[in-house]
Amino acid sequence: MERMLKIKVKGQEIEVPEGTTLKEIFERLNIEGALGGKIGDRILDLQTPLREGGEVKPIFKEDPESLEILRHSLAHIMAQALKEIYGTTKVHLGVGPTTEDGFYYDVEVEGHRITEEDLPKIEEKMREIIKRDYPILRKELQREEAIKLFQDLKEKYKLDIISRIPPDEVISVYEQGDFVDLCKGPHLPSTGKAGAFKLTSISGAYWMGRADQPQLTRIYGMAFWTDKELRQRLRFYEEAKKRDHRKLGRELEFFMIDDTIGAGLVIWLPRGAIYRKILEDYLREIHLERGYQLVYTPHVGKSKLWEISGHLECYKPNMFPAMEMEGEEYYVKPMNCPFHIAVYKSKVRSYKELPVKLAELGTVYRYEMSGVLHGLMRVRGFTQDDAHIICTPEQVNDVIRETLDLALTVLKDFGFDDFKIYISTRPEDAIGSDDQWELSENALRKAVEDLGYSYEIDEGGGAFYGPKIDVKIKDAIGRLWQCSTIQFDFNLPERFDMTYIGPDNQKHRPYMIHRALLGSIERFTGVLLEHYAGLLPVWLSPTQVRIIPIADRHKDYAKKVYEKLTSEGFRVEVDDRDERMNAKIRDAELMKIPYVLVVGDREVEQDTVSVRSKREGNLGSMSVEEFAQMLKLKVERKE
RNA sequence: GCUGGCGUAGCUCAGUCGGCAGAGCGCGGGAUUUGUAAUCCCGUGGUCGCGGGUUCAAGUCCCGCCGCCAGCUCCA
Repeated sequence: MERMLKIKVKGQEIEVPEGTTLKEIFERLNIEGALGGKIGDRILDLQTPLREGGEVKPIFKEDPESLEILRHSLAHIMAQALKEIYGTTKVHLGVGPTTEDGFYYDVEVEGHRITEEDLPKIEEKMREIIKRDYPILRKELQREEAIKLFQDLKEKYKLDIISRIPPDEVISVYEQGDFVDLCKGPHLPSTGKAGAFKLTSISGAYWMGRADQPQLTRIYGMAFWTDKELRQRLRFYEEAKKRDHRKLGRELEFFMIDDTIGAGLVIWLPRGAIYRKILEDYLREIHLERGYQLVYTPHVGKSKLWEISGHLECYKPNMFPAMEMEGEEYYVKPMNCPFHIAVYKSKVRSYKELPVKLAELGTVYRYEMSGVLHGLMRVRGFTQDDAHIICTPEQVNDVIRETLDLALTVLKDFGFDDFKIYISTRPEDAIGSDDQWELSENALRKAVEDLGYSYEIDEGGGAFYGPKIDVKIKDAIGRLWQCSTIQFDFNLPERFDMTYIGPDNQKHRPYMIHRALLGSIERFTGVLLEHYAGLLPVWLSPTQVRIIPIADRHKDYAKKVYEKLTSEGFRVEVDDRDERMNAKIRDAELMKIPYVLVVGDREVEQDTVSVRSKREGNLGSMSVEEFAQMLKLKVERKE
């Protein structure tokens, strides 16, 4: 007897035999224009036979999920185009999934190296295939049939995939014209339904993402339903390019990276250094306010230290190699923890002084493969706003809440208020007791809930030594950046035999929490520059005010204004070059200086300044006092 | 590290078929004294990433290396 499935669509409930497709169901219910449907979190196209019942949400073009279907099909259309151009059995297909704004396909083309120059040709062929409007047909095959089919097509990678498909799972292929591909779907009903696309780039990608496997050519495409959306996305990339912190960093004279000094090693130029000083002063201040103690620790430590900490066992590939001196090996620190632990252990600790919160802007060095280095975002030497909190089990809840609160406060002060919070829980091969994990994971959850934020759980995504919270911030153009991390560590307190004396006069093992708020100062600076497109809030600007005397005779007055503002603690410059006012204004604009004060005959006579704001344009004349007052307010409010 | 692309003045870039290395900005000097995004003139600036090869002749063609960029992998 046929099994019946209960299906619920838009409030209507019907029963259909197993194997019915969404196409049949939508027809029966008079739902028109749907491209597929969502059951649970699976997106199905119209022709996939249903195996399970449940609530079906029809997917129309307007739904974001429909792009998934479009992009899948475009990946196939690209694969077909490649086969038509280079020969059916010469092109070996890898995987062709969808991405955030399009799709890619990993391919190997025998006897031809695909370059960017081939892309227009491939695009053209794709348009042709779309025009031919082939129906896209789903077929389910027996394993043997499938193997035979892909053997004939010389699809070695597809055969590899088939060998990984569990025996009880259906093997499906999609056909369009004479092209056939192993695929779960979902797909459009026909190639003619495809929308706007553009092939964007090529890169290498290992089969199965493993370096010991052959490397295929990955061809990226971007795809949307309409040209307008596609163009919008392309504009987004242009915008991102304009905001590139490497470009801004050079233009604004913030930093440089020099071959002769070393890849991934950042030189902070004077303008960047003054910004960094402001940022560091702010960080130290807020840490002191929140009960942290500041420490300074060395940049290197003997190998014994890293043996105890376990870094030489687990982290060595990421460490700079050892230096030898007086028969001892030293390592440059990749992390600050062992040093902070030494501070903790410098005296016997009573429960009465916990939690101990040790903070340091600690500069660490990590070996990163040359290919991953990227401006300030990914470097080999960087400074963390690092701290370690050592507390009793009873204090864990409060400590986590206050730490998360501090993290979010700091991020908000820099102008970020859109967060995504992730909690990572116990993985398979974890150390520590069930009690420890439970207490800690609950504390993390509770802290986020108490502060009124939502979060996602990365089940099993924690480190072996403890669960963690990660905070990602959303920047001005919607990109997410990981910054804060709050991480339990059940490992190091054991390894270093950290203790405190409890009320029972016995030694107890404390909880230890690593945390960084901005993460790395270098990386955060990169994010900040891109977020603000170089125009930092006034409190962080290297130069807050530039005074422009119109002619030589106004220089003395400019100097007077300069001294007045400087004495009030502002960062001011006078542009006394022998240049025209317009040129000076232009240069100030290009350096993204927030306030320009023009002084000429009128200002000298009336004892005023003419204020031009980078953000708001010409604000007209006001007295120096008025201007200073306004500026002071902006700095205080961190605008 | 791997795949692909790219390396020409401090910066942005042009350089044809192998035939005398260029422009703008910057920098130096001079003139100009200016009202909200580029004043004019003169000058300066190069081991064409590095090393080999082919050639009468290489920025240009070939090989190796280095660096950068986009990805893969990894991550703050």
